[in-house]
Amino acid sequence: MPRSELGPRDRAVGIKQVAQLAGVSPGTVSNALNKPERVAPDTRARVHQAIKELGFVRNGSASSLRVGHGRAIGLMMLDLGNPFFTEMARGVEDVMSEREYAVILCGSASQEQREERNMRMLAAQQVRGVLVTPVTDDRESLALLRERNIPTVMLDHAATRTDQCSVTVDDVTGGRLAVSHLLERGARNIAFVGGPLTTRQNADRRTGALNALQSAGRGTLREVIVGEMTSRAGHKAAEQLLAELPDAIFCANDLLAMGVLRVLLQQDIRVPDRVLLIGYDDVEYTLASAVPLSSIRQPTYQLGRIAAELLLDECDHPETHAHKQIMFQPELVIRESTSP
Amino acid sequence: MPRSELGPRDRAVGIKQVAQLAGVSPGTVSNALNKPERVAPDTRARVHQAIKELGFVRNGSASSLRVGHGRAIGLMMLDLGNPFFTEMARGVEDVMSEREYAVILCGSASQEQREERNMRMLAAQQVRGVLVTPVTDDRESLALLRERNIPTVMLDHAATRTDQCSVTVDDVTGGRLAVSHLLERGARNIAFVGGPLTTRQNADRRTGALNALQSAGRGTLREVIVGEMTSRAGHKAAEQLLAELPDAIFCANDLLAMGVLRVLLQQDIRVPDRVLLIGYDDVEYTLASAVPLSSIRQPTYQLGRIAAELLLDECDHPETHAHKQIMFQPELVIRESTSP
DNA sequence: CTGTTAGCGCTTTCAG
DNA sequence: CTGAAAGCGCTAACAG
Repeated sequence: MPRSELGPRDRAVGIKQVAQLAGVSPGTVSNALNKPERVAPDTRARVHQAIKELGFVRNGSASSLRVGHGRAIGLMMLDLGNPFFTEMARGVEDVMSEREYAVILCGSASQEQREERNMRMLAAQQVRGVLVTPVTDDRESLALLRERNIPTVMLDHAATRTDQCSVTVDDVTGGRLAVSHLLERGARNIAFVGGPLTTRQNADRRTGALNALQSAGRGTLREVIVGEMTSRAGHKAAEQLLAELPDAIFCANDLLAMGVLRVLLQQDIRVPDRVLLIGYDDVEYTLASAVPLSSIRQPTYQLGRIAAELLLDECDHPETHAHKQIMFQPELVIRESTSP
Repeated sequence: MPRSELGPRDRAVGIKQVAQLAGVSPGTVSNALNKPERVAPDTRARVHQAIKELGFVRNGSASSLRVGHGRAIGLMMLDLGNPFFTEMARGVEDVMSEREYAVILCGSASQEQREERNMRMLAAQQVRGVLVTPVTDDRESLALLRERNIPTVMLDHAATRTDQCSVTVDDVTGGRLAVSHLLERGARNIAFVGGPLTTRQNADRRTGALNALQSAGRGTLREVIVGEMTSRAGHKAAEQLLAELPDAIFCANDLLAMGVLRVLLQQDIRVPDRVLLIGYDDVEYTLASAVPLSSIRQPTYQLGRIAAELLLDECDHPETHAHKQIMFQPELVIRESTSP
């Protein structure tokens, strides 16, 4: 039996069946598909007619086996539950879908182990390239891809090497913008609530915060580091802050800030009157929050789109492709939570 | 040249190289990988040693070509920007990642055309199975998969056929719960704000709303149908409602509700004093909204997990697998937006 | 328990 | 511009 328990259709339709119906050879069908310009217009038409008639869909595995890679790219992100990342994913999916590429979604949950396992899986899938927000800096898991000549572009992370593309946002500046703003509004005892500093985003935003204090020559930073960047973690962080309330709180993302805000309001601590609060990412859902949240805005969707385009450029034009390290500047968005 | 511009490693490492190093035949390596019980423990150990030493990663395309399908599943959702769907996606990804399956992410943006294009793409990728929230009812695009014997489970959609699994939540009941609650709170002129009724979720929630009115024997439903289920669309809908304000507004999801809430507050229309407001999905981010939102809760993450498990069961045990149509019951969550 | 071997469907020279 | 044929790396029969 060719395949176990196949349905009515006894032989799957392949390029061969198409060729037969169109009265050409299999090679010509392949050419009509992949290099249409090398096939006479009327032959091409006959082929496409046959394809439609038979409902032929190309077997990607066979193609991939032959050419060494398939029409799929990997997208590895830190946290699938975070709207920042899912918004980036939307950007990626939109351009990949236009170009008929499949997107293989992977979440590392910020664990190097999961990241590496996923990378191995992507390699096994013969992906054409990978978009990755790495858990830590240039890791072994990236070497795995490099060895196999799989193009990689960093997403929301600046490449330390010049042999690859990256698209990111200046988080140090973002942190500085946030804390400078708090200082201008008169805050002195400032708290920083963030995730693990091993994650570049957190580390940079904190650095920016410290820079702001230093150049202002005043203010102190109390740090509360939590395990995740969720509103639940924001809750916990806020509870720690209640004992000795700061003037202002800078959260490394909006989810944390929303968790913090909730606790403050429950405790009848007025924002911004008693405490200033600012988040990061400017995700859409915070617009209707109890106190509209000041935040640091990033071109999130665009990040995904541009990274995807860079990757495809590298794949399609390996010769002419020039690696780019793109860094966007973030933007301060002032709302009620810091406007006394 | 075997591959264009390959790096230092001249020949990629395949099962053959592993076999040579381990001193066994390629077939044995394959068995050690796929049917470990049929290989003597010490041989298996030698094979794994060789695999590690060479950094071998199986070529999934070759495997897929041989067996007829690869280790990937397709996940097709209506809207990648909606936290409800991304939360489901998290559930799916978590179980697939455990089982070493790749997840190919597709967004149909509620367009049948995109859905069909993506289905063709998934078929070309030789996916093992597909999880899909269909745009409309049993569509041609699903036939495409059935013809090819690709197992499919419906996500957030009840299967109309008994030859497939589905995991969904009773949206009619959800709609009824919401509107019954509004009626109990004294509302009579109720507005329904929802997306296109061609989408089952919207249609069902509306039906539930009408049911509630009917069985209560009082109240009227004004309908505002918008194109998308985003907070932006909620804005627009609210503006339409301002002319003649209802007692209560039932939104077909929380994003819409947040958009509506924003407009109401800007207009100094008190919620819940002047207007009651209830959403749907109970997404996490609404917790810190200006007025905490009553909503209809669904086991979103679990939906994804369970659907994924059903699909894998069907793939791994086609003989013993029994198709299940699972329907969860939603739950009313009362918060401030409906608690005068 | 292990080795041998045919071939999955496609792309790509190379001839014509 | 089109046809013929080799072979990508792996798995599954089958033989030993």
